[in-house]
Amino acid sequence: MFAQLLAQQTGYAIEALYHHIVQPNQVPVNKTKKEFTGDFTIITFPFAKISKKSPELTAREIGEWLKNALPEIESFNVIKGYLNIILKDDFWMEFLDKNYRNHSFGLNPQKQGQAPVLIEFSSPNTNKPLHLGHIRNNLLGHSVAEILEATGLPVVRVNLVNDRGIHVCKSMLAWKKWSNGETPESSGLKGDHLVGNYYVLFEKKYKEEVNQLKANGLDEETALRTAPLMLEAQEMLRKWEAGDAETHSLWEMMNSWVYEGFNETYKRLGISFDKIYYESETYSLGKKIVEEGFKAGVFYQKEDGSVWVDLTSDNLDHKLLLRSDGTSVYITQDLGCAELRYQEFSPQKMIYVVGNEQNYHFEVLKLILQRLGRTYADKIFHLSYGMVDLPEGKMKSREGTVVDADDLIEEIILTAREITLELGKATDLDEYEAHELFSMIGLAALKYFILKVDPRKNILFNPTESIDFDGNTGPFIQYTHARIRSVLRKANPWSFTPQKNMTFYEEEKEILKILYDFPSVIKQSAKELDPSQIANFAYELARSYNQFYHNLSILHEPDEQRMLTRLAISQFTAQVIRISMHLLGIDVPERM
RNA sequence: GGUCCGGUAGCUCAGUUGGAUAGAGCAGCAGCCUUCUAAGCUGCGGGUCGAGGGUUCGAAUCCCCCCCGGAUCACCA
Repeated sequence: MFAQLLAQQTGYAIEALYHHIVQPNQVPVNKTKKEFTGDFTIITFPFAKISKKSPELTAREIGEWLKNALPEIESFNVIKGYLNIILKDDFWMEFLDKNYRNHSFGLNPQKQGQAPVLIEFSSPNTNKPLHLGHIRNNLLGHSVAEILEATGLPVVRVNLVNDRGIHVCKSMLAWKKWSNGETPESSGLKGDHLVGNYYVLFEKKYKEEVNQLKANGLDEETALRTAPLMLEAQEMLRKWEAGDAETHSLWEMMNSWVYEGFNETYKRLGISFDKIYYESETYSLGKKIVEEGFKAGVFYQKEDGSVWVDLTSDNLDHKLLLRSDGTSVYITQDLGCAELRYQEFSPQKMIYVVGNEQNYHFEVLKLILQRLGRTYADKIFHLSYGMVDLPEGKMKSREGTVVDADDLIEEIILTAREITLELGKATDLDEYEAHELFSMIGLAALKYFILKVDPRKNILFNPTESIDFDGNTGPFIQYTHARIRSVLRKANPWSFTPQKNMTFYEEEKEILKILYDFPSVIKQSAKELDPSQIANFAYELARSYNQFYHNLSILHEPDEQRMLTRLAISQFTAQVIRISMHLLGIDVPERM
């Protein structure tokens, strides 16, 4: 990249001019701000001390030196200590020529012989359908995986399904008691929604019992613990862990309903996995690890039989690893799962895409694995993302304020349909094509809305204001792509040859400068596991293209060479929009 | 209370390792379709970057302290 070259050469300049060694990473090189003339800006304030001259004079001397050293430099100007470098248009012309047909600009081929990066995301529970929080998780995981792959890393996408545990027993118990044998077929309900209904029913009946017990004079804590429904659910979990046949067949049947439902949602979101782990297959390995740690004296047992780890020396608390009745808890199976994946894939890194409400859990997980002497403990990275909040605050499944994933997807596609038809578009499409388009646009609105925000930050989702289709949105970027494709369709067969000494218009050069940045944007967002940087890039690019499109004509440009140059810029832009949106898991249409 | 994360325009968000006069979108107002797609483009208004101190040529960015919001500290997951 030219910025690196500039930094390095500036180092040489300072050495030659002032006899002082400066490392390239000590030289601040930025893109020149729009208000000023130039392509790159070198900040020379830090070197004024070395040169013992004013910042202006230092900048001018370095500028002269660079201009002689680098033939790409056309000229430079100095304002205060800022040295603005202007490159020759031939430099940009060559960049355009080299890349405008490249279908994988910015993408690196997979490097051979590298250990994979394993990324876990989605991780649903089988007691209720997916909601908006899961959507964020799925989109983030998918996009980060794509971005890492774009840098040439082999990636393994895994899903860890929480298919067992007390919460699953709750919906099973409620179904057993009150369903009269209801199935997805008999009710016409999506399987995950049907099971979710029984989970909600359990909570409702349980609450009634607790209230009754409290009315009879029990305190809240005792009531919660001793309500018959809770005791029954716990008994069911014990039976399950003991391998009881009847419990297992009910469990398998209900889970199969849920999986069918989940798969449908994943498909609509365009998400897939290389490997699915089930907690039911990892928890016993977890138990073994706990046993191992107990024997090694890393864990201890209380009188009631429960097993704990003392983390107070690391400023944390005591943490339960096995209940007194011997059943396992969340972290037990996570220990087993980490072990299993490490054995299976020997990854260089294990990324867990999990909400920030579980920061403590992952801190504990890593610590425990370290104490057990597992070297892979340090390969674990918790990609901790913020919550999706509603205007009233956090989504609460028990209070029914959860935004359901399937409902939301359906609504956003309906909105896309309304807007598209209102604009008088898609009239020549058949029913299938039209639906594909509405779906593509609606999902883009939803996905972009979520991914454009820094993963660490909470997102505020206001259902009544819903999601925009104008401005900094997915559909705007899609629209820009469709616009370009339309121009390219109308152009006669063309071929572009780079022109020497052509002067670019500002609008043309601006796009080229943005495109030039794309490879480093991918690199940066991969480093920080942050898709929002790609999203912001795509928006900047689309915005600049629209200005270009508005101010200059392409097909009506009388100068043929200039027209061809603009076609090349257009094709290049469409290509990079497509690639960057793909990294976000968003498709772009040929027309809209 | 301990730990962690956040606070930038009315709202939603950008702001690379400290760099020029802190930027977009939405909402509001005013313009631009006989010309390549108006889901677009242009203009206007809108800011004590939570408060205060420090570090230095320079701080939204780094350090300290306080205020506010959130998460978490379960025999839930």
